[in-house]
Amino acid sequence: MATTQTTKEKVKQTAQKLFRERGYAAVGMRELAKEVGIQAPSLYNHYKSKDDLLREICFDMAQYFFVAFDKAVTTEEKSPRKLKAVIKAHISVIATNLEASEVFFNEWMFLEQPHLGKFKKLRFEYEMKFREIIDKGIKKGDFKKMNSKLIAFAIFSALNATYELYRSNEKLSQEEIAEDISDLLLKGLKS
Amino acid sequence: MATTQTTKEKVKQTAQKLFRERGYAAVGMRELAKEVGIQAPSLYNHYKSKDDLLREICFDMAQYFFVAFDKAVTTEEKSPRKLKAVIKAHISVIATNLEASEVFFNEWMFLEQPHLGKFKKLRFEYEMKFREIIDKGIKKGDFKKMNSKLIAFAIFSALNATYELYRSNEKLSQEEIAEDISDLLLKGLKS
DNA sequence: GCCATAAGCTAACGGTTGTTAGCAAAAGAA
DNA sequence: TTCTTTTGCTAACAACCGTTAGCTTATGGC
Repeated sequence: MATTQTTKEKVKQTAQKLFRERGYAAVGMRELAKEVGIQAPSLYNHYKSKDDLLREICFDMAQYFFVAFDKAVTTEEKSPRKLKAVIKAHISVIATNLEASEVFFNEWMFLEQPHLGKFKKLRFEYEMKFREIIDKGIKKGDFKKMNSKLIAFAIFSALNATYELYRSNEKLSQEEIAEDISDLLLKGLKS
Repeated sequence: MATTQTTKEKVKQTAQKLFRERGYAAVGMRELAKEVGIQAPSLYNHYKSKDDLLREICFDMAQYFFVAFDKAVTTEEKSPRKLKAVIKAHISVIATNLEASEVFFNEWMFLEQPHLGKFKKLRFEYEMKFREIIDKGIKKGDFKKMNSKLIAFAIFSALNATYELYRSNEKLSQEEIAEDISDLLLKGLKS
């Protein structure tokens, strides 16, 4: 990076890395501090608490997802293309925030109240935005008549695990992943 | 339950419940013991360590998946039906071991060596069994020519998240879930 | 130069962690 | 019965937890 990094940024980035690698509960403040290159109490000059750190990571990610979705949803009209657009947007957010994404997906449960409740609400709203596209597509006849909750859920599962793909040996481009997964979901595996 | 439960069984079951609810690292031995109704040191009459408990939960589940797969894979011949059969088997294992499944999927990373390595190897082997069915299906022309690694991965993601469905409000039967998900994956969403 | 703020440090707090030692009671086998 | 094994208990250890207090040093604005 050409841009120099503030200590606060370094703390956040290091926390993302460690929380992802070993889980929020298993990472201590002293360990985090050591990785950053400062002493543990100095962390509190930048974040109020360990939970505060997790909160920032998770809610920043939530915002990225919402912004990307809203931007994508307006670009297309027909249901299949619209769905493909938001799938691409979703995958793109994951790809550009790989470590934070994993924290977002796997460690949010360690958020304390009231942030935990707020987070769940946001997540539900986001899922409903996806589901709405599917429901409208079914109503318009663009999609088969299926249990939309179940389908939306399956799509989500596939998308939210894409971060694992980026970590695998084979180098797959973001385009390739988005293209193949939306193809699979729209047209199916059968020839 | 009509069958009386040994203390060891109760420890395991309670551990599954707590590990799932709050994560392996966040659950203490004293808390686990309290839930079981004994003192913390008494746990060590049944399990050598906290890791030992996690190990048993994870490796038992691994075995269930392997057994169910091998049983299912022989029942069908044609690729799409074979894939559907193993999908059903996989979902069935999850459905009958709901809490242990979540621990299996989300907490395995806390296994210590050498069990962690062994676990990863088992998981990879299992994924390859799935992928093999897909590859053969592609070769025989039953499936579209697609990036099989990516596809196998997407299928897995959808399957492995089904435990969330059972926890949702709407009551969905195992049959319904297996049927709809394999339909989606085989035929796609598009009408 | 002066002052305020930011950002680091050491020492230490009360509490919790997984685990062991050592002992007692219960259960089962002979 | 007597012996062994199992299963429980209390007490405790060393290590670690997130966090605070209080102090020093560097930084940036005026």
